[in-house]
Amino acid sequence: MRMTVLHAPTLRDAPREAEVVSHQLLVRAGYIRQLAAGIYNLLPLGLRTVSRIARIVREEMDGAGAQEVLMPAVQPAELWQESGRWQKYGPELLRLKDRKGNDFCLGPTHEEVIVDIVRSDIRSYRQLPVNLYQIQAKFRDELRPRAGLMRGREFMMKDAYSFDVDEAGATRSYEAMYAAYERIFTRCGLDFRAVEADTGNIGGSLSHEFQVLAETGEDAIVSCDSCQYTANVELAAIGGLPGPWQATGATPAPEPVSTPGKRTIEEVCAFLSVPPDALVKTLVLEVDGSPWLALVRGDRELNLIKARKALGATELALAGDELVRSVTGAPTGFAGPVGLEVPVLADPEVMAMPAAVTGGNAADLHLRGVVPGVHFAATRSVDIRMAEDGDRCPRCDGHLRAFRGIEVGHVFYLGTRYSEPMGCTFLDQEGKERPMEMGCYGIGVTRIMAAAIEQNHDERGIVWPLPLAPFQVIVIPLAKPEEPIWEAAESLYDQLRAQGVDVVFDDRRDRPGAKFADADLIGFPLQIVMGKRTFDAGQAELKDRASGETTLVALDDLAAEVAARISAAPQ
RNA sequence: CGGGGCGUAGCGCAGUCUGGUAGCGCACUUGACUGGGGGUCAAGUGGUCGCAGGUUCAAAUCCUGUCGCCCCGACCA
Repeated sequence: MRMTVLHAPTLRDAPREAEVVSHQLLVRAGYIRQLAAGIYNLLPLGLRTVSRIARIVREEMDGAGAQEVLMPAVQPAELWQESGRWQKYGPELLRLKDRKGNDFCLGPTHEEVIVDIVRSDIRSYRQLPVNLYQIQAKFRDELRPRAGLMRGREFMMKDAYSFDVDEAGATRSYEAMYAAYERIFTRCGLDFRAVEADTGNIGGSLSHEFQVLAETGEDAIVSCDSCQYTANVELAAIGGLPGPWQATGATPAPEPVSTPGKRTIEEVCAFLSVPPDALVKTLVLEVDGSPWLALVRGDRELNLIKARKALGATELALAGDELVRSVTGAPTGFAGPVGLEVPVLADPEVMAMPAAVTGGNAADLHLRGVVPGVHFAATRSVDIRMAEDGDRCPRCDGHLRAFRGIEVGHVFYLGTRYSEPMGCTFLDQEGKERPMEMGCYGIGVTRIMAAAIEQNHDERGIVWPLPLAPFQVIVIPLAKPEEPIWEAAESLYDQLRAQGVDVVFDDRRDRPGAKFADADLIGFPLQIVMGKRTFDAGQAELKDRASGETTLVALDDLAAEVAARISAAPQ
């Protein structure tokens, strides 16, 4: 491809709305352009990169025994009503009507459609297992799309669905996908972790997210520094939980203290000159319609997902101001567990406190010297706080380290969540009808492109892992078209193309600086510069974008050297 | 959905408070010089100032409405 032909509109300045580095660089380097909030055009460079990722995904999926299909983006409401998700999914599901007034939606995922495919034609255990996947645009009407391709509304996703006769088979399918995912992300040159994840309201027992480690990631994850335990903080358990404090001797009644207008932990701490870990944070929860108190130490954060699991609840949310007032008799900011007839869910750390400051359940009032277990009792005492850097590992004696990650893949063991209500069944060896055991496996293909940049860039631009680069090589002649240098560069370009190398020839009449700047911005992994300095000695410069190292190579050896570098890189 | 911000040339911005010829940098076009990290000089092209209504002799600027975009939070996985 000649640079004068390639539609790669580079910009010196990033548009104002681009904040995260991957978004800025993708726009500046001419890979993408925004069409609407969370909706992007992929320009030639962007599409080439996405195609590279898709190729790797296909090879590994096919290798793991999955078969590619392509399902429609527009799906009829009936299927979603069968699974119950037409009601449940909420506004993220973009619904539309056709000219006859029938309801449809733009697929945010394809469980319903795949189940329909499989139940239509698979009847016997002899036809199982089967694993079907597609690479296709998904649409989710996100409340707030953000960060360019990292959280768009329309995006490319690989989604695979496995169907097995029993749990053992489904587990094998799950493990095969897990292994394929590790190969995919490794081949993409990403630094990633597989982490234990929340299964959300999809249910099921097994779920792993594949997280690319990056400061700008949306997800917080913790990883043990001595064993393999890695989990999303949403469900990360905490080890070494303390036992309850055993009060000895007399425990005087709590002392009321006036705290006018001091609602937050910081305000109360400053006012009473006590550290945050001497406070109990009391949160009013609405749990399946009834109120609960949740207690964590003042320096900790409540984990709503852990609280929901601890109580086996379906719906659990922080109470609104009104409910807080009716439960505690005080405005928000002054809630406490003492003297209330509401069930209490307390973190073990709270019950281990010898004395604490709590809210006084009256405006401008707190209590000092509250002894957990004496002045109030816990209905349940379980780990409900958010894991933090430095916490003990739940599996060993190690400690948890905090990271941020970008979720690029997710594997779920679904069970019969969809097959059962939608009648996706087969006849087993005894002739008995049974629902299939399902798994689903997603990869954010366009998100990988963004995540790879978050992880691989410098002040000049993108530093692609070679397998993802839209082009592997750029040939930059520093000369005029009629000069011998130009001709030599052009013939090298032809030679590389003939070798099957994806190469760009920078035939623009620009100054060297502009060419170098664009080459680095776009992120060509290998850059060949042919100029007067080296040409007379029969050499050219071969620059490695990632390391910045430049080596002099004899003109005759260039094509072979490039081929060697490409085949040396992981494919 | 709550809070904040922004819509002026392809991109980045000034001008808006205090109404009076729509500007700057980059990019783009032409020419000359130049030629190893975004060059210099000269001459140019390009804008219904997001949209609609109102006030006014006069609106980018004031008023009302509306649409779009971004950020934080909540939400979602």
